[in-house]
Amino acid sequence: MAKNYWVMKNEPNCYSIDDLKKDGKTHWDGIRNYQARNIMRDDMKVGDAVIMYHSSCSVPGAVGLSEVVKEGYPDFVPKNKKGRPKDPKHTKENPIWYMVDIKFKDKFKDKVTLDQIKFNPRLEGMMLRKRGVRLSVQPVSKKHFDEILKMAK
DNA sequence: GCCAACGTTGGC
DNA sequence: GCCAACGTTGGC
Repeated sequence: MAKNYWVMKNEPNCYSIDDLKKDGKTHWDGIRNYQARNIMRDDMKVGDAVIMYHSSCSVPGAVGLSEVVKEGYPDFVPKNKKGRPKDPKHTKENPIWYMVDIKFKDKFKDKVTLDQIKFNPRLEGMMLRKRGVRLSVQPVSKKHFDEILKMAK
């Protein structure tokens, strides 16, 4: 039983819900934002439910569900997808960046688009609706989580 | 591809 | 510790 609910954003041409479905499970590496790091390191627990969200594509929106299967641990994936330069301050002795493992749960038959999310008054206050929010791992309330699931049907 | 909004960096 | 400059994100 999940205790916490999250939204994880990424770019589908980088790693889409279909990739996750194919792989079954993955480590969410390459996050280089302190707030997102803190969430992954401190707050995400095994069994937490995650809404997968696609951004920077023709129709942004929530596309599926996953579940946390491993809690935060240092991100030492040799090179991340975008091939960013290594952070020299990120060492084995003092890791800065963390990741979690998630497993595929479900792919929505119909994507819940950002338009729908913005239009639904019951999703008032959801972070995805706010302008300029760049946090790639976001907390979401159970109420909003359930509402998204309802919309996905 | 543009650009607004945000996070990070670095000079002072 | 302020804040301008810079880089990145993400909707359009």
